Amino acid sequence: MDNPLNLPPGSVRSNFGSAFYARKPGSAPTAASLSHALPLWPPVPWPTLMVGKHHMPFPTQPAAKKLQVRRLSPVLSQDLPLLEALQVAELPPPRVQLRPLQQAPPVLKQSLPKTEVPVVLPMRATSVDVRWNARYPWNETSCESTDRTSTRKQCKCKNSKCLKKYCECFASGGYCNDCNCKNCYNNVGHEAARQDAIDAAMERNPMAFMPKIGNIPPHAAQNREFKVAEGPLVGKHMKGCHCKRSECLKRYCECFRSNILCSENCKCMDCKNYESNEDRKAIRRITRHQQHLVYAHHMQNPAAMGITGPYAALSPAAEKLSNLAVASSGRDQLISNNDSSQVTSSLLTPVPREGTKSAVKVEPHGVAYR
DNA sequence: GAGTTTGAAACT
DNA sequence: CAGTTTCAAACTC
Repeated sequence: MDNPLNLPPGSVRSNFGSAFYARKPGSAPTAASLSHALPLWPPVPWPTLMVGKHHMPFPTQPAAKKLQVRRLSPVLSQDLPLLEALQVAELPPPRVQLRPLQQAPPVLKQSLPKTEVPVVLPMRATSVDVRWNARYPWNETSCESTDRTSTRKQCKCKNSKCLKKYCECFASGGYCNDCNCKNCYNNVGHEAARQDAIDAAMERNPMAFMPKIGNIPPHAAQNREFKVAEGPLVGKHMKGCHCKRSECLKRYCECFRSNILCSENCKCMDCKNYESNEDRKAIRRITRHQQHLVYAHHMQNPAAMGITGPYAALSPAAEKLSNLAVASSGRDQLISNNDSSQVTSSLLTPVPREGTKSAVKVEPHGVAYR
């Protein structure tokens, strides 16, 4: 844990990117040579550099312990200052062994809270690393589940053969395993078809298998434009959501689902998923309250703990609540834990279908980005 | 459990 | 790039 950024050369786990280029005779040598020359090639979309809309001063020193990103490339070193990354709470030790993607060591999944704020590690942009899946809730959806306490889901795909990003297993870089899908090709037995699908997805979008959630750049906390993301909800959706009807307060919204605020990347309408919004606070409040209820219930049913996970003994209703709580859990400490009484029924009812809401785009982040 | 709603992904 | 269709998860009843 001393230097999690000092990854060994073999640490890049398989690896849609390599396969992608490997199957393109023309590009493979280029990719290889570039990879050799530029350990960071293709350039990782470092969130610091992607905030094109808002020019910000260069980083000032965060108070927290910092990690230095070593200059590995003489080319990069000419152009970039020594970069600093946010502190990593609990990164696993560097890997020294390649494994199939779906066989992530259970310890990775167990030791990393789903809402942990990730550090953007230097890596090949086209590789899919299980570490992303372990640290990014959005990517942690593979059906593969060696960890019985995992909240991972089993997909139910019917028409996509689990070979498109509609399938969460495929989208997360994992294989289907014990899913409820039909006509599934996302398994070892259909490796060729799977690889073709990966190629196709990456052809459409080279970033297709990169994590959707990036962290706020280190200097962001110094900038008023990012004040909205202060506190527990750190990180932002790299592409941004495009919600129209959910007000970004339901799990349809990728940002809400990942327990992050909508950002300037989003193109959502009537967004309420910003820091100061009362509805968002209320929802977070109730979900935390539910979390406590679930915990209390859980403590009364300890026998269930070791069987199929922490919520195994819950009633369907409680389980539903627990899912909500899990989805909205994390470190939203700004919200009171003991007051769910203010939640209005309107928060739990669907968004009106037509005409009741303005179609005007509302800045999701209040005044912060103006 | 069936039906509806939603928004990402895919397609045109 | 915009509009449309497809898809599967989220949600409601």
